[in-house]
Amino acid sequence: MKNWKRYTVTSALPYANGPLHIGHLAGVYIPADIYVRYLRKRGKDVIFIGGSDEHGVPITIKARNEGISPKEVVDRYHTIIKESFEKLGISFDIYSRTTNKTHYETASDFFKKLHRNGNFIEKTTEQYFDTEANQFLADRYITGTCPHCSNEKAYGDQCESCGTSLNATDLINPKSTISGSKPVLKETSHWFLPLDKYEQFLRNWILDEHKEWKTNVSGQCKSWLDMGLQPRAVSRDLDWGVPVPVSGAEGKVLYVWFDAPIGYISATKELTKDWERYWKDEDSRLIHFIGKDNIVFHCIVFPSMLKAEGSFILPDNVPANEFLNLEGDKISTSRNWAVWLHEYLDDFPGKQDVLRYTLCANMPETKDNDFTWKDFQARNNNELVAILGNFVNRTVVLTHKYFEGKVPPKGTPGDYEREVEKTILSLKTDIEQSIENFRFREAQKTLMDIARLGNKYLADCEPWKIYNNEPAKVGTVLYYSLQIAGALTTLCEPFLPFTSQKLQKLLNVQTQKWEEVGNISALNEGQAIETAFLLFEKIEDAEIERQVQKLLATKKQNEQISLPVTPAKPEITYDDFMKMDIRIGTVLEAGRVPKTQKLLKLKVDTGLDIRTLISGIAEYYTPESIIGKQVCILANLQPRNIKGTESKGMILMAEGPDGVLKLVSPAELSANGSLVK
RNA sequence: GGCGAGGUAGCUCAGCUGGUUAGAGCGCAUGAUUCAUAAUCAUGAGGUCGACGGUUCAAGCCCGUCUCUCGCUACCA
Repeated sequence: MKNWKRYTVTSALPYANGPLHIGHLAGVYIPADIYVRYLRKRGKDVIFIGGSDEHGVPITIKARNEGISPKEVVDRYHTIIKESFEKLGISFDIYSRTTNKTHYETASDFFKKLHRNGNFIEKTTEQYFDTEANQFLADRYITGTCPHCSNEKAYGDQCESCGTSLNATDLINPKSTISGSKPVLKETSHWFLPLDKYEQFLRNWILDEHKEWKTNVSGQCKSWLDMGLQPRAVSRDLDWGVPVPVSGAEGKVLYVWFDAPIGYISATKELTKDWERYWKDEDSRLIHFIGKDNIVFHCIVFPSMLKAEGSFILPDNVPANEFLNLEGDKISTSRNWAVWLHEYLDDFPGKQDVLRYTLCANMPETKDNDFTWKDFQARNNNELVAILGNFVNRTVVLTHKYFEGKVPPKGTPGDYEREVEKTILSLKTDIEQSIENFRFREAQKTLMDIARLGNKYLADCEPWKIYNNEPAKVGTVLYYSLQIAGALTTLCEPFLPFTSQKLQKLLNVQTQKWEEVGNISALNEGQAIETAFLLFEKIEDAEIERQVQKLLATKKQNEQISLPVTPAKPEITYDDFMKMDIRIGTVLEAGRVPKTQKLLKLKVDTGLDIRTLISGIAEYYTPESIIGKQVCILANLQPRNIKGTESKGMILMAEGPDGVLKLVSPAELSANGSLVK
């Protein structure tokens, strides 16, 4: 095991076009914060880097839609995000943003160096250009008809109706969302990072040299590497972002994926003059906390960039988490299916640690996990209140009852006390092991075991029973109970920083150095402690019910929003219509097309002939269920080769707003070849 | 269709390079207890380890086939 001199810990930069929800917290920031707080307590040299990712097309679109500038958009969300982090105790050493000056310089320099080194390839491609607005159009600025599902509101990069990823040039009837005009293709040149050249290096580095990475992470990387990497554009034609710092690149900015991870470096620069030690010294350990959606960028793309640059260290580990669901459904910003942090903070004031605790206990470390309000309540009432809060409370109350609120003399410890001491130390070691292996759920559970130990110790010794006969023994028992609480004060700090604060106040102590925890000297004999106050309060059913109702209302609202009906198409003439030869036919044979998910191969009697056609309906109809059915066929559609079979014609389907396809059939049995008009 | 991750008690999860009666927390049941926010402590019930087949003296762990969930990817009217 390498002896690291310092730690550079980054957490994914949240995209500044919306507020944060519990998924962000559970996936990235809670584990990162626990890790960092732990390292600090151990006296390690560690910096914790965060910041808002403020470039990219979605932000410019949001700005345009709201009639404000991109800067105003990111200012608004950066503020909200930053405030949520602060209130939840995410202890960044710096929370920066990618729109500040340092970042522009850093990202520019980075690009320039790679450019000088000849690490990029320059390619000229044709892209859509809006002649009215006089600018190139990013994919998201182009809408048109999806060539696959005919959705008329497909974007240039993806059709959200059928989920297909597209190239802008695939769209039928492309339209600029800026001016509404029809864009024209125009040549533009861009720089590409040839990821394929780093494939071998990545393969060795990830799959051979970092076998300790989480299986979900290395598995995902292997999948990407096996598919083969392609050169990736690092620039875009856009006016929002870091300008490409070479001559002849006017109107071009760095692609957001290129500029965002450099944000980690820029933020470090802002934090300390000594930044290079954290990024270039082989004794520095770089750790990226991210969600699984970011694996490819942090394990493939960014390392390739760093490798190309040459002077930087590479991440030693990328402990990516899976996703958190909410009450059984995917968290979704557009459907408002989320618990927003700023709302939580309003609804549950002073309960930051309850959320931190619940999210840590349910952290999606190995697979997607589910957050439910019922579980939130149970964790609070049955664990934080009943085990941790209760142990501390009974200890403090007993101390006041028998010793006037002063730490009693240690007296003569017996076997039990020695056992308690040993157990605390061993649990502490377990916590260390778990955290260092990024097993935060396990670490937190072990933390609670210490409170459990305290409860059991009290129950076994029964100081309230023996006080009349053995007051000195009671002193010893409470002395040890208080020391357990003292140990908890420090050990809980990474997980429950606000509770640690409360404990310090209650016990009238400071946290110890991590190394000293468990040495039964957190509190001194005779020292006064505060009168008891509660660390945690029970959460009543009514409060939970309110939150559940809130979500139910959202769900109801979502259901009522009828999915948008595709808007009317432009008027056509009767002649246009008559060009189409639509006929009734009968399906004679049907079978799946091998190696596809959606395709059926059909043999149909059209009256004119018996022909073969391919139809993408396998998700809705089995071959058996469609044989013998009468269908409508567009018979004079240009044949097309699909998966090695010539498809002559198209079966007409009714597509619901949800994308579900249904056969269109004549209401009564009709002769094959009947004309539909 | 290809690739990746996952499917272990009601819930959330552990199970190391295969080895005695498969573990923990929460929940549940019973008992004890009253210092404590009806909190705590003890005991217990509860699992054909997704399904089937195979390798082995021995499989939750290895191999094969299938199935379900999530993600990436391909194809797609």
